[in-house]
Parts: sequence; C-alpha cells; structure tokens
Amino acid sequence: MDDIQPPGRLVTLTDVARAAGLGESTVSRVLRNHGSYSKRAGERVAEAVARLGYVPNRLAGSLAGQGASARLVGVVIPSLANVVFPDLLRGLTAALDAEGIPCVIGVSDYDPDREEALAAALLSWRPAALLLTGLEHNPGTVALARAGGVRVVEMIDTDGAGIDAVVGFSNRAVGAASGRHLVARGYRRIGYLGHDLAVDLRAGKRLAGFEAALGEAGLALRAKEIRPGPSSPTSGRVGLEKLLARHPDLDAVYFSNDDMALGGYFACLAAGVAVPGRLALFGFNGLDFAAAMPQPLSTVRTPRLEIGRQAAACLTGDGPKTIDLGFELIEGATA
Amino acid sequence: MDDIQPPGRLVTLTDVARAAGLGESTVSRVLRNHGSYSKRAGERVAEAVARLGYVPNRLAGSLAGQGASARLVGVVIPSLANVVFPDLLRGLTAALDAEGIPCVIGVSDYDPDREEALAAALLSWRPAALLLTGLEHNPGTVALARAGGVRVVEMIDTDGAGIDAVVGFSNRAVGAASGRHLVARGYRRIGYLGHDLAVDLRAGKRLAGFEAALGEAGLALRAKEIRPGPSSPTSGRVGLEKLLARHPDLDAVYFSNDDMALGGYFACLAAGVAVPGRLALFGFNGLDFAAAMPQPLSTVRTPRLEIGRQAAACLTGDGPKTIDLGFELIEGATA
DNA sequence: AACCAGATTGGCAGCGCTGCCAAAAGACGA
DNA sequence: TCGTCTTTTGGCAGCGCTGCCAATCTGGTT
Repeated sequence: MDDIQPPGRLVTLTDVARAAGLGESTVSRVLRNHGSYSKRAGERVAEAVARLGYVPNRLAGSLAGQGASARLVGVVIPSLANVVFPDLLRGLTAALDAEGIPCVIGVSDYDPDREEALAAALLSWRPAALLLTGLEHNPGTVALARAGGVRVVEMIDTDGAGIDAVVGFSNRAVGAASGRHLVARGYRRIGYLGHDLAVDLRAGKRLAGFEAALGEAGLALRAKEIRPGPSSPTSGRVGLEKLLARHPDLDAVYFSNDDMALGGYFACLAAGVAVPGRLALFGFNGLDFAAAMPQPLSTVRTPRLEIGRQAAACLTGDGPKTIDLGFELIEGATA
Repeated sequence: MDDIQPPGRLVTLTDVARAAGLGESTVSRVLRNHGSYSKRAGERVAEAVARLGYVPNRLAGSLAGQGASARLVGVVIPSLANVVFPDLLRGLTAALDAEGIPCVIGVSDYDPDREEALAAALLSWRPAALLLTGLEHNPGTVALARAGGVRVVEMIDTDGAGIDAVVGFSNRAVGAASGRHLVARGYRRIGYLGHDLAVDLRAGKRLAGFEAALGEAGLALRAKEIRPGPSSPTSGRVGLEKLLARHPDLDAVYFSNDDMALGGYFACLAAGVAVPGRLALFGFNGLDFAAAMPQPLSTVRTPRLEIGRQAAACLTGDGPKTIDLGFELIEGATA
C-alpha cells in the first residue's frame, strides 16, 4: 500500500481507518479500548498504527471529548531552585505518570502577578486540574481558578483557607515545634537567619510560629538576619558570619531551611565554633544531606513527595477538603 | 445583559463575539492581535472578555491553527531528584515563559522504555518541540522523534551523534579534565565513587574520560565503588567509608557528582581524615554548597541553566546543530 | 426459513477556534 | 457627488477526534 504521506502532513486517525479498512469510529474505539469491537478489528488497527507510525492527536481528542477537559494537569510553582518544589513535582509525576497524565508547569518566581498570568495560560489548555502552591494568591488568580471549572489543589501550606482542596502541613506548627524544641533544650539567646520573607510567605509563617513558641516561654528572638535573594548554603554561610559578628552571644540559630543551615554549619566549621556546644543550629526540610553530616542536623522533615502524591490523588475526588500530612521533628545532633 | 452561563459550560469565543456585538473572526483577531481591527473593536472585546471571564481554549486554537502544532514543548528528563534536571528546567522555563510557552514534562526514571512511552505521550499533544536528555535512546524513541515533525533537542551530552539539535557539554572531556587535574596535583592512588553507571550513562562517560586521562599518565584507577540507587550525600558518605575500609591507601577520590562528594567530605570530617592532605576529593557539577564548604570543593562547574536557555533558543531555528557550552574546572581546596 | 437479541460497525455532527475570502465601511481626491 | 483604494468586518469550512445513533452482522431459536 502507499505508506507514503504527503510530507508535512501527519498521519491521522482517518488515515489509519482507511489503511485498516475500517470506519473512523471503530478505530477510535479500538485505540481507546472503549466500547466493543472484534478481535479482527483490534488486530487490523494495531497493524495499521504500527505501519503508518500513527500518533494520536490529543488536542483533537480532548476538544471532541466529554467536558472538553484535557488529560493534563497544570502546576504553578514559585521556584525550581529550592529542592522542595522538584520534590513536589516528583511525587506528583510519579503518581500521574501511572495514569498517563502529564504536568504542564509554570514557574512564578514567587511573583503573584506571574502566578496569575501562568494560571490563566495553563487554564487555556483546559487541564483536568490546576495545582497551585500556598494559599496566598491574587484575587484574580482565585477568580480564574474558581471559574475554570477545574479541580484546584493548593499544596504545601494548610495555614489558612483554600479555594478547593488543600494538601500540606502547617508551617506555623513547624515553626512552633522548632521553637519549643530549642527552648526545651535550654537555649535562651536565639537568633533567626532566613531569606526574603516577603517573598517566601511560608518561611514567614514558620518564623511567626517560632516566635510565638519563644513567647510562650517568656523569650524573644535575640537577633534576626534576613538575606536578600533565594536561600542557599552560600547565603547561609555569609549570613551566619554576619549574625555572629553582630551578636556573638547567641547560643542557637533557627534557619529558614536546611540549605541555609548547611551554610551556617560550614561557617561554624570554618570559624571553629563548636556545634552545638557554643552554637546550636536548627533547620527545616529534612533534606538528605542533613542526615549525612558528621553531626546530623536538627531539623524538621516535611512530607514533600507525599504532598505531591496526595495532590495527585485529590484530582479524582471533588468537594473541598484539607489534607494535613504533618511533619516530623528530627532531633539530630546540632540542637 | 445575561452574564449567566449555563453552569458547566465555559465561555467561548462565540459568546464573547455575541456579547461584543462582533463577528467571531474579529474577536479572534483582536485576541491574538493579528491582522487589523478598529480601536472600537479592541475595546468592545476587552470589555466583553473581562465581563464574561473568558479564557481562550488553546486546544481548539492549536487544532485549527497552522501546522496544528501547539505552543507547548514536551520535555523528558530522567529524574527530578538530581539538581541537574530542575536546573535545566529552570533555564528552560525562564526562557520559554517569556514567550508564554509552557513545558509539559515527563520523568523517565532513567528507563529508556519509559522515555519512549513518554515521548509518544508528549508528542500526542503536538508540541512545538520535544526535548530529551542525553543521546542514548531506544530506536523507537528516535523513530518517534523523527516522525513527529517537530524540532528535537537533546540536552546535556555532546559525546555522540544527535537526532537534530544538541545542547550540552562533553562529559568525557569533563572526566578527562578532572583526571588530568588530579594527576597534575601529584595524586597517584586514585579511587572512584559513583552511583549506578548502567543507569546514569553520562556519569559513565565521565568515568571513561577520567580513566583515559589516568592512562595517559601511566596510571590506573586503584579502586572503584559503585553504589546502588541514585546519588546522594548519604550514599557518598557510606560509600567513602566502605572505599577507605577496603583501600586505606587511596590519596584521592573522584566522585560521580558533588552530592556524593559532599557525603565523602562529611565522612572525612567524621573520621578525622585530613582533606586534602591525607585524601583529596573531586566532584562534579559545581553546586552552590561546593563553594560554601570550609574548604571549597574541587569540582567542575557545568552550564546547567545555560543549557536550558540555549535549548529554548534552539526551538526557533531548524536544521541539526550542536552547541557545546563547555565547562569550568574549579580548583577549590579539596584536591 | 423467518426471527430476535446482542455484538459490531460506520456515518456524521460538532467540540472551539483559525484562515480564507468576500462583503461592508471608511478615506480620499477629482 | 462619485469612483477608487484601503481598512475593517463577518461567514463559513475544516483542523482530528469523539459521541450518538442507526445500520449491519452474528449466532442461536422457533
């Protein structure tokens, strides 16, 4: 037969139908294994598909199908530089790949306006669901999400009201638990070292919970160093050096996350500051390296992969719900 | 007017046209700012869009448009657990977001069969381009990519022949440069510590280049430790402990990447092994923490973000080409 | 041989949009 | 005022597929 297609034109379902000597609907049924068809039809279609190299066009399929929503999910995350978000995606893609649903991603750079623009752009692909990060969004984003007629899942943070489904943990509670831990261990001259809070709202919530816990014990934060830019070990190292220069009397430092804490640990090693004897360090996230350190980092392990998985699981259900996956305080050896 | 839509039905371009008292084509032209239209038409459409909360349906738009290819790119990466790939995506999304093109991603888990399945799945969305990782693929993947009628870009590795465009650096050359560096520094009893090479082919190429460089100097690898599973600081720490137990005489270790090297460094700190006096360490990737360590890690910085950016830039052009972005050896203080 | 329920099949409208083309509306000079 | 050129506009086919419905076929039954 003539396998030769006019170049530039891709093989369509109609081509397959013709090649298989069947109707389009039969081919469609066979390909989706939906409805009934004979064994003979199945074989002929398989043969024609293989011979012509047919790749279905889901653009057309989704457009024609029920509800016109695509087997895609839109995901807006604030960053790819912080391990948290790739981990989230990891849990998500692992769960979704099993169903053959890919993610369309947008990176907002922590900018609510970009988030709104990305949400609109992603919704224009008519995804089955829209996944956002955190609970704080522009009114426009919320309106879009509600009007989009799709399932909306907000990931990571449970401290507040969500649009639809919410999967995460309480950042405030993490901060509080961390604060109580330091207080219980007898630390009294406590400092905080973080990256930009106006940008990373969840770090701000942790800090609020942390300060509240100190307050319960009649304490207050002795010093606070906020570094511009994203979190990183380098930022943590530089930040801790500055913090110690200004407040040499600190006996513990709470970091906005493990990356910052690693930098802080390196600063201590370099300066010969005994950890935790002279200075205790406490992180957040429970990354792999925290456990590999000569003294395992005291930190809080967050269920990042599980958040992604549960978010994927939410897509099938409906109705608002909040899943709090909790967290685990790792005592470690640095605080 | 009746802003009320029958629930469940989303606003369409036809609705906007009716609400604005214009024809569909005029509305389409206004929305895409393509072709000419009057100021009055522009205003009326803007008003109707805002009032009805219209979100265009790109599924339909792409299907109807020229060439029927969507303003999407499909990306298949092997993992999200290794920073390299999020960094790649970071460069990519930064460049593509500017054009309003989102990425549809698939994670293959280093499995060529999954890669093929994902490539097929992504191609079914008729993306403007398909981005793959590395140069080694199933024959089926290559056939799909060629037949898909889309631009194909293979990222990261330039050691071999590509399908279409290739953006990356020579992993073999990285390994060779690393080997020559260690030899030049006078190390002679050199070991290798890596994660699964059968899975991470590029790590294997680096090792091959490394061994070749040792060979040039009349040396051979003294010991090799391959850890199962993905790379991580924990794996690096455990691996180095094993390696040193078996070969206490090693004077340098080449790691498959910085994560492994960090774990190795921690092992040295914990065991009181002087670095680099007693044991030199050499990594790969040039991650942020490498520079923040008390002794900056000797490693090779790879242009991960730039690869993503250049890959995005490739999408507009056509014709096969290879862009070698090179790498930078960072002397550091550990080797 | 006529009949029937169930399995299998094909035709065709239509998903929401764009591209093409022709019609309508302005702009301008004679 | 009229004709001509340009700008603006709307109608409609059709992108590739799915869902619906009616047509056809199958294998018993009577």
